[in-house]
Amino acid sequence: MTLPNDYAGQACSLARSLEIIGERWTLLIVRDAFWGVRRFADFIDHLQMPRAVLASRLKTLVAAGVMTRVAGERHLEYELTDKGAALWPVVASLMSWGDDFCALGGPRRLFQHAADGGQVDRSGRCDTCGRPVPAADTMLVPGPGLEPPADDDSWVTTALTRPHRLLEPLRAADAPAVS
Amino acid sequence: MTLPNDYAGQACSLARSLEIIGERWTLLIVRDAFWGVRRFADFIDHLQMPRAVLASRLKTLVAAGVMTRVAGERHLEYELTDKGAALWPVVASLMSWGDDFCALGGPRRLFQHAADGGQVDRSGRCDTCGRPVPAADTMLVPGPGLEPPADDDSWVTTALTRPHRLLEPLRAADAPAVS
DNA sequence: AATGTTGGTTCTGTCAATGAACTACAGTCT
DNA sequence: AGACTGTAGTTCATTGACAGAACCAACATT
Repeated sequence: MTLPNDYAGQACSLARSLEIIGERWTLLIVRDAFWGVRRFADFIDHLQMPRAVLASRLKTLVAAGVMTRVAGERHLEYELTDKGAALWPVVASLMSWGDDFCALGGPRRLFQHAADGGQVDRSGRCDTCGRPVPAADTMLVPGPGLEPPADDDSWVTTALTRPHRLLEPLRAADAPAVS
Repeated sequence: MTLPNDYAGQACSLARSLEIIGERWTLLIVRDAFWGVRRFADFIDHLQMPRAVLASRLKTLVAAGVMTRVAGERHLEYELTDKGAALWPVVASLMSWGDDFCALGGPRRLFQHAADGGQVDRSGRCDTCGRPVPAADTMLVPGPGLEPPADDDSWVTTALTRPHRLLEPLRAADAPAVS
């Protein structure tokens, strides 16, 4: 969304949710945060969005309690709060819809239950143990539609061609060496 | 979202989904369509959005195959396609998040499984029969947070204070008479 | 013929997004 | 000390979407 990011007169929970995460770029930032991206510069590298907009969106997300700004060892980090992590079903259902109706080569990402390796189905449950799988117990693994990384991809893109646990910080060392 | 409604360079299914339904107002239009709103004028009445924007969004949604434009008896109707109805988990999970983190008086809407009257839980399953409940089998019922209709509410708002099956056309006759 | 309903389009002012350039500050190298 | 690099932004001009009101065309009713 854009411009006035409020929906005056809409008392619906959906409208209130959209006032927080409905602006352009916001949900992609949240997705990247699930993927393990935490630093300002890495969001910029991976999303290729204007820096001013990222700064503005991070402020909004922090003010809304979706993310927090924490000092890392040698740099700033943004991470999801519990409120932010609770957005996982939203992100997952949107990706699932996109996979079902907009993907050409099959899903680019698949989700597995870290505990038993079962596939996470459309409703967020593990097909092995049958239980709902929270984001923190989910492994992100490459799917059939994921193209191999190109030379000009960011290190984040490259690192994400390997299995990775959601919400765990991604590190540059996770990226396979360029051959 | 806004401005360029594409996310160049983002191949992710989430980004492609957002290119279709991520623009401002779009998801509220889709929500209203689940509620049973079908006519141009009724979307305007209920959403209080600019007519030009509604016209533009409906065009985008029809072009994307999310809604179709059909001739009703004496007027045009817009209704969700199967692709559009598949967005139900997205709408439901966003409302659920809003209810959990942004609602003050509890949820304004609750969902029941039409077949057995069971409550639909956070992951979209009926707590009585345990099965996932598609939108078409869902009854929308007023929740504790729903305020009584005011005199200046649209008839749609008033009609939605009564239980209603999702995707079924709302009719003006569904609105309780003003006392 | 005049009026109302439906489903839009057109117009103008405002304000957000884009993309490039610039800044502030810390730490490191020479 | 001074130069260089990395990090996390801010500032600025341009572009273009949104808001809100007015206008319009087709059709039905009075």
